[in-house]
Amino acid sequence: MTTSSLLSNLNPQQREAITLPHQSVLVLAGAGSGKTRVLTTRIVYLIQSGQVNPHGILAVTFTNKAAKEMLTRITSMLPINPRGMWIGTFHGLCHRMLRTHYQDAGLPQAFQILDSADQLALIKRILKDLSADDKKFPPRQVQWFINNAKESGLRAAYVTIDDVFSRHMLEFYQAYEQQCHKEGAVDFAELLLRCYELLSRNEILCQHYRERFNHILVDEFQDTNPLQYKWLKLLAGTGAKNAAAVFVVGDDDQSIYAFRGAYVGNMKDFERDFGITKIIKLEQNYRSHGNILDAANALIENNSERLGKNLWTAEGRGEPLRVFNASNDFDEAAFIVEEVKTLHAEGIDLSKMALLYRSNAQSRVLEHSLFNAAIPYRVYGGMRFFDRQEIKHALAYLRLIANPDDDSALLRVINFPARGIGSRSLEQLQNAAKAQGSSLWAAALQKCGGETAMLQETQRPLKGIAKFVFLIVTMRQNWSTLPLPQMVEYMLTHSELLAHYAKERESAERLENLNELINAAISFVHEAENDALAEFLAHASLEAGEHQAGSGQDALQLMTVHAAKGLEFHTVFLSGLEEGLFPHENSLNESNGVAEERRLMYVAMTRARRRLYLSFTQSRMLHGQTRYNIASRFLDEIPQSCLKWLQPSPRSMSTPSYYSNSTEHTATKALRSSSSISSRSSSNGWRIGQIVMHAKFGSGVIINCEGCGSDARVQVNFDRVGMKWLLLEYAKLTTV
DNA sequence: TTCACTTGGTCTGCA
DNA sequence: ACCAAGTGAA
Repeated sequence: MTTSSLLSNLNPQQREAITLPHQSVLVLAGAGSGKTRVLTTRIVYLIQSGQVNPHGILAVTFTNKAAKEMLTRITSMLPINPRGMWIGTFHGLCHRMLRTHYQDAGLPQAFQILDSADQLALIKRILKDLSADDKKFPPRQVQWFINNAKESGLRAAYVTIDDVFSRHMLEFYQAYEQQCHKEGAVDFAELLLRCYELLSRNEILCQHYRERFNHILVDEFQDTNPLQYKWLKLLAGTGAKNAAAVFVVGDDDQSIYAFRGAYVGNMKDFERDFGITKIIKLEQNYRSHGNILDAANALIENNSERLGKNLWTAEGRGEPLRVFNASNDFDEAAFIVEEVKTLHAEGIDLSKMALLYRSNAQSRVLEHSLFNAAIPYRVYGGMRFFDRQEIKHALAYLRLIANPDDDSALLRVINFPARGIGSRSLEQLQNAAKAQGSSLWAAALQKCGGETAMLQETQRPLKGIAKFVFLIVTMRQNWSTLPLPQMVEYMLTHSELLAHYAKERESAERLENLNELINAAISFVHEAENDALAEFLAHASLEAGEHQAGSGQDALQLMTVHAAKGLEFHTVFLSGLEEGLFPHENSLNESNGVAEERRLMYVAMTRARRRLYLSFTQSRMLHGQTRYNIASRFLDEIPQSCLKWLQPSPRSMSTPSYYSNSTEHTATKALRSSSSISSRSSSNGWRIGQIVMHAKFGSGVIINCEGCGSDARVQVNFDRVGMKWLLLEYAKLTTV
């Protein structure tokens, strides 16, 4: 590809960003402004114009999906060996450095990566060990404290204590660090912190990488945390004469990861620390039609403290956004199914349609309806392949082969499948290990008279701990001779995991998954270069998402709004637009929580190219009970002129009617006026869920609101007389 | 002492 | 619905 064809069809701002000389720059790129294209084209341009060879490129993304996408695009434009470039996630790149320099980083060669579930389990064990009250110190909160400290670059020794509570937290942090060290375990934040410390301590190593990486490119910069930023700064060598050119692309309106430590302030810091003189704004949107864009722009206007950016499109207004008020979650799903069917019949591929939701729990009902309607679909995220319990068990065995001192792995499978080791035996084992300061494995081995004795063991069948120790010892022995896939198969058979799931009812899927693990190992071996097992385990922790069957088929895309970032679809269904769900109730207590939810909503809306559906329900099963919801405040923030209300039946609340008539919804049955929208919420002072008192009927709970002005009425479930619809003008309700 | 079964509390988002 | 703790039987 020639340079001129490379740069054709670009707008002036895009071209400027791509062809910028060796200097650091901040690119403010709105949704759908061709950000990924700019990033990849810049890399190709730099290589093609001879300014850098592939070795000198370091590109950081947030998801493996994005990294893969970038790599594919680059190799399609440029016939080069992609291995030379370092393209990956922060975690992936740090992991790569740590594996290469494990000794300098003070890690054992077989160090294992803890995902957040592993981390939480370890924290629970430690809290129990310290006999901490888990009511006073919820494990989740301890986990948050530790990760937060690490993501700010703070080791336990540097954490400041200002009260009794944080002194306890610090104590847990220290115990946790110690245990991780003993087990050779590294959590996600630790990957970054370790790597940062490695580079800042080791001048020679740091210089080596600085010499090498001439150009550093960062995608989704608004979602970096303080530690990642420090890491970038260190690697780039700001101020040094061989400093790298750092090209960061970000959009403050799409910052949706504050909950895991992301700090938007990095964008301002970047301007200051890297002496940025040039900010390039990409404001032309090539993705969405006008109505979608106007709606999203109007919504995000409600946030203050924005860097400021105005997205526009050269396309026409397109269709209005379609809003649907379902009576319940089944109704909502049925509506979506009908619309998907219609659109599919009109010739739109299922894979070009996405069904988005705020939280994973919502996918269940949706999946159920799609399944019954025989619509192929694919769920991203949620319960991922490597998160499933049977896979976790299998991986724990593999981890023990790689590193028997991994107490977490040992505890997971020492009695799974059950082999007669209960809490009593375990307690003894733990005491023995504690007394000699060794790992559980060492204690177990000692109890059985050492490795050699175990191998010569002829007394069968073995029971309890001896059986377990024998199993692991033989597996470790075989590992040196068997290739990875055979080893996985051997492990699955001899651990009796397969036998266990084979005899359990309704576990056909689990067996299938275990067999799929063998396939995963087979396809992985081709990629692994040296230590296949360690790399396979790292892959399982770091790239948990991408392994799923049926990816080739044309299927409707289901995912959370978070997972949808960076993607685009012809049609987007955004479901569950209800107060408490979106914005999520937990966000209301967080500082700037609603603003982040709004950005999330903004991300969701801007995924749509042509058609966007917004749906909400009056009632929904959640946490095993029916909840009555009011429409999301975000709906009120979108101009009515962009919306078209679809309505199946005006009073579906009192007579639940499952949406089934496929002709009815395509035509607008009832166009709701803007005044009736606010009547669903609290404009007249009454809220759903509120407890009220009536002169005649006594006390009750408001479960629905409707109408406005003199028509305004509420549905109340009274303690004594049950459900009543009341006109607010006459019923003199009082608060309790 | 272990294991299978029941029960009660919990549930955002993710590399 | 899913997981941890509790309970009774072998």
